[in-house]
Amino acid sequence: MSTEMPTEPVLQWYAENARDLPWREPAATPWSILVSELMLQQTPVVRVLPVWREWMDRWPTPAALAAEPSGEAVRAWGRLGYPRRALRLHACAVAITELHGGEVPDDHAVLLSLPGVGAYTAAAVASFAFGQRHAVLDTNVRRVLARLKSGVEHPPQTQTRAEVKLAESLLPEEPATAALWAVAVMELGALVCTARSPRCADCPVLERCAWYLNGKPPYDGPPRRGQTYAGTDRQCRGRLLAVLRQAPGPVEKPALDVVWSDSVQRERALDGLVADGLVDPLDDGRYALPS
DNA sequence: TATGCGTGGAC
DNA sequence: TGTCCAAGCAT
Repeated sequence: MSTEMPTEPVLQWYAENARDLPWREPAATPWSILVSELMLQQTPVVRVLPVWREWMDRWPTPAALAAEPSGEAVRAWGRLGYPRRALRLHACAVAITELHGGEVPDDHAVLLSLPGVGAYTAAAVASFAFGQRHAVLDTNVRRVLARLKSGVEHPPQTQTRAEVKLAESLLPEEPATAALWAVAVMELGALVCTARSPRCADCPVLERCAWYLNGKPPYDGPPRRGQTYAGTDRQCRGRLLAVLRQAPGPVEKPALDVVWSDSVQRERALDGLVADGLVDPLDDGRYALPS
Protein backbone atom coordinates (compact mmCIF):
# COMPACT_ATOMS: atom_id res chain seq x y z
CA MET A 1 0.00 0.00 0.00
CA SER A 2 1.82 3.03 -1.23
CA THR A 3 -0.77 5.77 -1.04
CA GLU A 4 -2.16 8.05 1.60
CA MET A 5 -5.59 7.07 0.44
CA PRO A 6 -7.94 6.20 3.28
CA THR A 7 -8.51 2.72 1.96
CA GLU A 8 -9.40 1.15 5.26
CA PRO A 9 -12.21 3.52 6.28
CA VAL A 10 -13.85 3.12 2.88
CA LEU A 11 -13.58 -0.67 2.97
CA GLN A 12 -14.94 -0.68 6.50
CA TRP A 13 -17.81 1.54 5.47
CA TYR A 14 -18.57 -0.74 2.54
CA ALA A 15 -18.59 -3.82 4.73
CA GLU A 16 -21.24 -2.21 6.89
CA ASN A 17 -23.31 -0.35 4.31
CA ALA A 18 -23.17 -2.13 0.96
CA ARG A 19 -26.51 -2.88 -0.67
CA ASP A 20 -27.46 -6.50 -1.17
CA LEU A 21 -27.46 -6.55 -4.94
CA PRO A 22 -27.90 -9.92 -6.66
CA TRP A 23 -24.97 -9.45 -9.04
CA ARG A 24 -22.72 -9.10 -5.98
CA GLU A 25 -23.73 -12.42 -4.47
CA PRO A 26 -21.31 -15.37 -4.53
CA ALA A 27 -23.65 -17.13 -6.96
CA ALA A 28 -23.24 -14.37 -9.53
CA THR A 29 -21.46 -15.48 -12.70
CA PRO A 30 -19.27 -13.45 -15.05
CA TRP A 31 -22.19 -13.51 -17.48
CA SER A 32 -24.68 -12.24 -14.91
CA ILE A 33 -22.23 -9.51 -13.94
CA LEU A 34 -21.66 -8.53 -17.56
CA VAL A 35 -25.42 -8.31 -18.09
CA SER A 36 -25.80 -6.17 -14.98
CA GLU A 37 -23.08 -3.79 -16.14
CA LEU A 38 -24.64 -3.23 -19.55
CA MET A 39 -28.04 -2.69 -17.98
CA LEU A 40 -26.66 -0.28 -15.41
CA GLN A 41 -25.11 2.02 -18.01
CA GLN A 42 -26.96 5.31 -17.44
CA THR A 43 -29.76 3.46 -15.68
CA PRO A 44 -30.70 3.38 -11.97
CA VAL A 45 -30.34 0.16 -9.99
CA VAL A 46 -34.00 0.02 -8.97
CA ARG A 47 -35.11 -0.15 -12.58
CA VAL A 48 -32.50 -2.70 -13.56
CA LEU A 49 -33.27 -5.22 -10.82
CA PRO A 50 -36.51 -6.78 -12.16
CA VAL A 51 -35.29 -6.90 -15.75
CA TRP A 52 -31.97 -8.42 -14.75
CA ARG A 53 -33.80 -11.18 -12.83
CA GLU A 54 -35.97 -11.95 -15.84
CA TRP A 55 -32.95 -12.13 -18.10
CA MET A 56 -31.04 -14.40 -15.74
CA ASP A 57 -34.00 -16.78 -15.43
CA ARG A 58 -34.48 -16.88 -19.16
CA TRP A 59 -30.88 -16.67 -20.38
CA PRO A 60 -28.57 -18.00 -17.65
CA THR A 61 -25.69 -18.41 -20.11
CA PRO A 62 -24.42 -16.53 -23.16
CA ALA A 63 -25.32 -19.54 -25.32
CA ALA A 64 -28.94 -19.37 -24.20
CA LEU A 65 -29.26 -15.76 -25.33
CA ALA A 66 -27.26 -16.34 -28.50
CA ALA A 67 -29.74 -19.04 -29.53
CA GLU A 68 -32.57 -16.50 -29.69
CA PRO A 69 -33.32 -13.75 -32.20
CA SER A 70 -31.90 -10.36 -31.22
CA GLY A 71 -35.45 -9.02 -31.27
CA GLU A 72 -36.24 -11.11 -28.22
CA ALA A 73 -33.49 -9.28 -26.34
CA VAL A 74 -34.99 -5.97 -27.46
CA ARG A 75 -38.45 -7.06 -26.34
CA ALA A 76 -37.19 -8.30 -22.96
CA TRP A 77 -35.30 -5.06 -22.50
CA GLY A 78 -38.62 -3.44 -21.69
CA ARG A 79 -38.42 0.22 -20.79
CA LEU A 80 -34.84 0.30 -19.52
CA GLY A 81 -33.96 2.85 -22.18
CA TYR A 82 -31.13 3.00 -24.72
CA PRO A 83 -32.32 -0.25 -26.37
CA ARG A 84 -29.22 -0.50 -28.52
CA ARG A 85 -27.72 -1.97 -25.37
CA ALA A 86 -30.03 -4.97 -25.74
CA LEU A 87 -28.72 -5.49 -29.24
CA ARG A 88 -25.15 -5.19 -28.01
CA LEU A 89 -25.76 -7.67 -25.22
CA HIS A 90 -27.14 -10.12 -27.72
CA ALA A 91 -24.08 -9.53 -29.90
CA CYS A 92 -21.92 -10.12 -26.82
CA ALA A 93 -23.66 -13.45 -26.29
CA VAL A 94 -23.04 -14.46 -29.89
CA ALA A 95 -19.38 -13.42 -29.79
CA ILE A 96 -18.78 -15.18 -26.48
CA THR A 97 -20.44 -18.33 -27.77
CA GLU A 98 -18.73 -18.37 -31.14
CA LEU A 99 -15.32 -16.92 -30.33
CA HIS A 100 -14.69 -17.57 -26.65
CA GLY A 101 -15.99 -21.07 -26.00
CA GLY A 102 -19.12 -19.84 -24.28
CA GLU A 103 -17.20 -18.28 -21.38
CA VAL A 104 -17.03 -14.58 -20.65
CA PRO A 105 -13.39 -13.64 -21.29
CA ASP A 106 -11.36 -12.57 -18.26
CA ASP A 107 -8.83 -10.51 -20.19
CA HIS A 108 -9.40 -6.77 -20.14
CA ALA A 109 -8.39 -6.25 -23.78
CA VAL A 110 -10.63 -9.08 -24.94
CA LEU A 111 -13.53 -7.73 -22.91
CA LEU A 112 -12.97 -4.35 -24.60
CA SER A 113 -13.48 -5.99 -27.97
CA LEU A 114 -17.02 -7.04 -27.07
CA PRO A 115 -19.93 -4.94 -28.36
CA GLY A 116 -21.10 -2.34 -25.86
CA VAL A 117 -18.11 -2.90 -23.61
CA GLY A 118 -15.99 0.20 -23.17
CA ALA A 119 -13.25 1.18 -20.76
CA TYR A 120 -15.50 1.29 -17.74
CA THR A 121 -17.39 -1.95 -18.36
CA ALA A 122 -14.26 -3.93 -19.24
CA ALA A 123 -12.59 -2.81 -16.03
CA ALA A 124 -15.72 -3.46 -14.00
CA VAL A 125 -16.16 -7.02 -15.27
CA ALA A 126 -12.45 -7.82 -14.92
CA SER A 127 -12.55 -6.46 -11.38
CA PHE A 128 -15.93 -7.63 -10.08
CA ALA A 129 -16.16 -10.96 -11.86
CA PHE A 130 -12.49 -11.96 -11.89
CA GLY A 131 -10.97 -10.10 -8.96
CA GLN A 132 -8.40 -8.27 -11.06
CA ARG A 133 -6.73 -4.95 -10.35
CA HIS A 134 -8.08 -2.20 -12.60
CA ALA A 135 -9.03 1.44 -12.25
CA VAL A 136 -12.82 1.31 -12.40
CA LEU A 137 -13.78 4.84 -13.30
CA ASP A 138 -17.49 5.46 -13.54
CA THR A 139 -19.51 8.57 -12.79
CA ASN A 140 -19.65 7.73 -9.07
CA VAL A 141 -15.93 7.22 -8.72
CA ARG A 142 -15.14 10.31 -10.77
CA ARG A 143 -17.32 12.38 -8.47
CA VAL A 144 -15.81 10.93 -5.28
CA LEU A 145 -12.28 11.56 -6.51
CA ALA A 146 -13.16 15.08 -7.68
CA ARG A 147 -14.35 15.96 -4.21
CA LEU A 148 -11.94 13.97 -2.10
CA LYS A 149 -8.74 14.74 -3.99
CA SER A 150 -9.40 17.73 -6.27
CA GLY A 151 -11.63 19.68 -3.93
CA VAL A 152 -14.33 20.43 -6.48
CA GLU A 153 -17.99 19.52 -6.48
CA HIS A 154 -18.11 17.87 -9.89
CA PRO A 155 -15.59 16.17 -12.18
CA PRO A 156 -14.86 17.52 -15.68
CA GLN A 157 -17.55 16.89 -18.30
CA THR A 158 -15.37 14.48 -20.18
CA GLN A 159 -13.01 12.05 -18.55
CA THR A 160 -9.40 13.22 -18.49
CA ARG A 161 -6.11 11.37 -18.48
CA ALA A 162 -5.41 12.96 -15.11
CA GLU A 163 -8.45 11.27 -13.65
CA VAL A 164 -7.31 7.89 -14.91
CA LYS A 165 -3.83 8.48 -13.49
CA LEU A 166 -5.30 9.51 -10.16
CA ALA A 167 -7.56 6.47 -9.98
CA GLU A 168 -4.66 4.17 -10.87
CA SER A 169 -2.44 5.77 -8.26
CA LEU A 170 -4.99 5.06 -5.55
CA LEU A 171 -5.40 1.38 -6.37
CA PRO A 172 -4.30 -1.03 -3.62
CA GLU A 173 -1.57 -3.40 -4.77
CA GLU A 174 -3.30 -6.63 -3.90
CA PRO A 175 -5.77 -7.49 -6.71
CA ALA A 176 -8.48 -8.73 -4.36
CA THR A 177 -8.20 -5.58 -2.27
CA ALA A 178 -8.18 -3.42 -5.38
CA ALA A 179 -11.39 -5.07 -6.58
CA LEU A 180 -13.02 -4.48 -3.22
CA TRP A 181 -11.80 -0.89 -3.20
CA ALA A 182 -13.28 -0.31 -6.65
CA VAL A 183 -16.76 -1.47 -5.72
CA ALA A 184 -16.56 0.30 -2.36
CA VAL A 185 -15.75 3.69 -3.87
CA MET A 186 -18.53 3.26 -6.39
CA GLU A 187 -20.96 2.44 -3.61
CA LEU A 188 -19.81 5.43 -1.60
CA GLY A 189 -20.55 7.64 -4.58
CA ALA A 190 -23.93 6.02 -5.11
CA LEU A 191 -25.12 6.20 -1.51
CA VAL A 192 -23.26 9.05 0.24
CA CYS A 193 -21.21 11.20 -2.11
CA THR A 194 -24.17 11.78 -4.41
CA ALA A 195 -24.42 14.37 -7.16
CA ARG A 196 -27.10 16.37 -5.39
CA SER A 197 -27.39 16.73 -1.62
CA PRO A 198 -24.41 14.58 -0.63
CA ARG A 199 -24.77 12.98 2.79
CA CYS A 200 -21.49 14.28 4.15
CA ALA A 201 -22.53 13.50 7.74
CA ASP A 202 -22.42 9.80 6.83
CA CYS A 203 -19.09 9.94 5.01
CA PRO A 204 -16.30 7.76 6.41
CA VAL A 205 -13.59 10.03 4.97
CA LEU A 206 -15.14 13.44 5.53
CA GLU A 207 -12.21 14.81 7.47
CA ARG A 208 -9.93 14.00 4.54
CA CYS A 209 -12.18 15.39 1.83
CA ALA A 210 -10.59 18.31 0.00
CA TRP A 211 -13.96 19.64 -1.12
CA TYR A 212 -15.34 19.61 2.41
CA LEU A 213 -12.16 21.15 3.84
CA ASN A 214 -12.47 23.88 1.18
CA GLY A 215 -15.92 24.74 2.47
CA LYS A 216 -17.75 22.79 -0.24
CA PRO A 217 -17.46 25.46 -2.93
CA PRO A 218 -20.24 25.15 -5.51
CA TYR A 219 -19.50 24.02 -9.06
CA ASP A 220 -18.31 26.95 -11.16
CA GLY A 221 -17.38 25.31 -14.45
CA PRO A 222 -19.21 25.51 -17.76
CA PRO A 223 -22.94 24.69 -17.70
CA ARG A 224 -23.50 20.97 -17.57
CA ARG A 225 -25.36 19.66 -20.57
CA GLY A 226 -29.03 19.31 -19.86
CA GLN A 227 -30.73 16.57 -21.81
CA THR A 228 -33.89 17.82 -23.42
CA TYR A 229 -36.25 15.04 -24.32
CA ALA A 230 -39.77 16.14 -25.14
CA GLY A 231 -40.21 16.43 -28.88
CA THR A 232 -36.85 14.89 -29.75
CA ASP A 233 -36.04 12.06 -32.11
CA ARG A 234 -35.18 10.07 -29.03
CA GLN A 235 -38.69 10.34 -27.68
CA CYS A 236 -40.08 9.50 -31.11
CA ARG A 237 -37.85 6.42 -31.39
CA GLY A 238 -38.97 5.34 -27.95
CA ARG A 239 -42.63 5.56 -28.94
CA LEU A 240 -42.12 3.64 -32.16
CA LEU A 241 -40.14 0.87 -30.55
CA ALA A 242 -42.66 0.59 -27.73
CA VAL A 243 -45.32 -0.28 -30.31
CA LEU A 244 -43.17 -3.11 -31.64
CA ARG A 245 -42.23 -4.39 -28.20
CA GLN A 246 -45.83 -4.63 -27.15
CA ALA A 247 -47.08 -6.24 -30.34
CA PRO A 248 -46.96 -10.06 -30.51
CA GLY A 249 -45.71 -9.95 -34.09
CA PRO A 250 -45.15 -7.67 -37.10
CA VAL A 251 -47.19 -4.46 -37.22
CA GLU A 252 -48.69 -2.47 -40.07
CA LYS A 253 -47.26 0.94 -40.80
CA PRO A 254 -50.37 2.84 -39.59
CA ALA A 255 -49.87 1.37 -36.12
CA LEU A 256 -46.55 3.21 -36.02
CA ASP A 257 -47.85 6.38 -37.64
CA VAL A 258 -50.42 7.03 -34.91
CA VAL A 259 -47.87 7.46 -32.13
CA TRP A 260 -46.12 10.52 -33.65
CA SER A 261 -47.82 13.24 -35.65
CA ASP A 262 -44.82 14.91 -37.29
CA SER A 263 -44.33 12.63 -40.29
CA VAL A 264 -40.94 14.00 -41.27
CA GLN A 265 -39.51 13.40 -37.84
CA ARG A 266 -41.31 10.07 -37.56
CA GLU A 267 -39.82 8.75 -40.79
CA ARG A 268 -36.39 9.95 -39.81
CA ALA A 269 -36.66 8.21 -36.46
CA LEU A 270 -37.93 5.01 -38.06
CA ASP A 271 -35.07 5.06 -40.55
CA GLY A 272 -32.70 5.47 -37.65
CA LEU A 273 -34.16 2.49 -35.83
CA VAL A 274 -33.80 0.39 -38.97
CA ALA A 275 -30.23 1.58 -39.49
CA ASP A 276 -29.45 0.65 -35.89
CA GLY A 277 -30.85 -2.84 -36.40
CA LEU A 278 -33.57 -2.32 -33.82
CA VAL A 279 -36.38 -2.56 -36.37
CA ASP A 280 -36.73 -4.91 -39.32
CA PRO A 281 -38.69 -3.64 -42.36
CA LEU A 282 -40.39 -6.67 -43.88
CA ASP A 283 -40.92 -7.26 -47.60
CA ASP A 284 -44.69 -6.99 -47.17
CA GLY A 285 -44.42 -3.44 -45.81
CA ARG A 286 -44.87 -4.36 -42.19
CA TYR A 287 -42.32 -3.79 -39.42
CA ALA A 288 -41.00 -6.16 -36.79
CA LEU A 289 -38.39 -6.55 -34.12
CA PRO A 290 -35.24 -8.06 -35.65
CA SER A 291 -34.97 -11.82 -36.07
C1' DT B 1 -13.97 15.20 -28.96
C1' DA B 2 -18.87 16.45 -29.13
C1' DT B 3 -22.99 14.45 -29.92
C1' DG B 4 -26.85 11.13 -30.08
C1' DC B 5 -28.90 7.64 -27.77
C1' DG B 6 -34.50 6.27 -23.49
C1' DT B 7 -36.76 6.45 -19.45
C1' DG B 8 -38.59 7.85 -15.18
C1' DG B 9 -37.88 9.34 -10.28
C1' DA B 10 -36.63 13.13 -7.14
C1' DC B 11 -36.89 17.75 -5.93
C1' DT C 1 -43.27 22.32 -13.62
C1' DG C 2 -38.91 21.89 -15.37
C1' DT C 3 -34.41 20.47 -14.37
C1' DC C 4 -31.18 17.20 -13.07
C1' DC C 5 -29.55 12.86 -12.91
C1' DA C 6 -28.78 7.49 -13.23
C1' DA C 7 -22.56 1.63 -12.88
C1' DG C 8 -21.37 4.72 -20.80
C1' DC C 9 -20.68 3.55 -25.57
C1' DA C 10 -20.01 4.34 -30.48
C1' DT C 11 -19.02 7.30 -33.99
